[in-house]
Amino acid sequence: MPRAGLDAATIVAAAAELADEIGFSELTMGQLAERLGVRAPSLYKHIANQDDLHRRIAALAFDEAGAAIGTAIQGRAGRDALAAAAGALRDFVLTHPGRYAATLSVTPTGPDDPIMLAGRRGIGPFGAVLRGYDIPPQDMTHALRAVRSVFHGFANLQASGGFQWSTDIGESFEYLIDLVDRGLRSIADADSAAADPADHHR
Amino acid sequence: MPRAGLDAATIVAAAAELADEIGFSELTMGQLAERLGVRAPSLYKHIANQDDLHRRIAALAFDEAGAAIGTAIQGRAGRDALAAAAGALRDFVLTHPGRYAATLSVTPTGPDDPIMLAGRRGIGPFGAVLRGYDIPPQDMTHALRAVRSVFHGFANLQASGGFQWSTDIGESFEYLIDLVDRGLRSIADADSAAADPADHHR
DNA sequence: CCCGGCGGCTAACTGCATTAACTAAAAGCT
DNA sequence: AGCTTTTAGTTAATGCAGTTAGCCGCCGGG
Repeated sequence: MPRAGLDAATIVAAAAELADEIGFSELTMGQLAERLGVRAPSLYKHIANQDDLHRRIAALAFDEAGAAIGTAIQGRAGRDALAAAAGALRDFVLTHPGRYAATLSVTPTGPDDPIMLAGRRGIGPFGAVLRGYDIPPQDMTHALRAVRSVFHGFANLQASGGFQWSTDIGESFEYLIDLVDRGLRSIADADSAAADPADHHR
Repeated sequence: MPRAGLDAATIVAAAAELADEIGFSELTMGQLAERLGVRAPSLYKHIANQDDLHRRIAALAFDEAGAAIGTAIQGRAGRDALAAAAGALRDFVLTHPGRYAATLSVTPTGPDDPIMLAGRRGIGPFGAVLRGYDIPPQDMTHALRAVRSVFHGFANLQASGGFQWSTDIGESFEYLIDLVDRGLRSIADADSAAADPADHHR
């Protein structure tokens, strides 16, 4: 029996690829082993169990998505950056549905869960995007959560085939970006309008 | 063996309840049967298989969520209606996590899938909310998709424990509503500003 | 050259969905 | 009422997926 030279990273990579092809929920230890030219029990020498595998796929997906978004917003700001980030996330979800599904399936066990850290890295770029808007520091968390919700929701619905009518999805995406961009600007304007008059009273 | 008087509707109701308690992914035919005081194979006299069960739970959830949102927006309009609808959805997700997860798990088979119809009924109320904003008809679909994405995303992230920092989630929710409200108004304003001057040229 | 550990294997167990074949309660017909 | 037909439930059995246990050969270090 020739050594297969396996290793946790290669297993996770193969699993992610397979999940993208056949769907995350159809991902089975047997199929994964087969693809790696090995028997199923051998996988347990490198990963604890299926749940562990799922978590690792999710962590990988967070890192990859974060990297993709990060490069997409290079040299952009404001609405441009927002559109680029959202587009990158959308592309990621469309080209890697299995990995994306993995990120949805995991429930972090605690605040120091590696998944959490990877997730945080994944969202980092969105924080950079928001820095291009005039957002008061105390609202930053809310804004970040909002942006995250928005694109997460869109990607999610699209990935799960939730859009039924034939109206162009790309147009809807542009509309959504416009909505968020305008919303962020409007809030920023309202805040500065509320702050400026107070200055005049000094 | 006394007849248990089962029936698809009671089975689905019990399954939804059980899913809310133990989690959708932990829902098993055996446990469901046990709760109903019956053996597992008996369930197959009323439902085709587990996938069928999942779809029915999802359909039930769509209907219930739609009804809850519908009553929540009674007599409200504009930002009020938006907040009420979003709050109702959020409450539903928090009180019925199992049912909500069911809606995420199903992939509609076609445009005439009963799931699709239930889903359409479920989002109906959001259409009513949008009617309170000045949205040009050709943008209605986009706006509906956007609103759906936004609150779907927020509910989803909250349900899966995606929010890590301790900043108040209710506040983030208010912020999100504000963002969407302002975004919708801003787009409507821009559209009427673009349309009105054209009128003056007549 | 030997040997210890590591990585992979086979065999076996478990839990779950599902099917087949059977039985008895209910509902209808005469 | 008695007979029949349907049907909701039963037990038994199948198959598959995840996982564990225990074996054994390959490889690197003394």
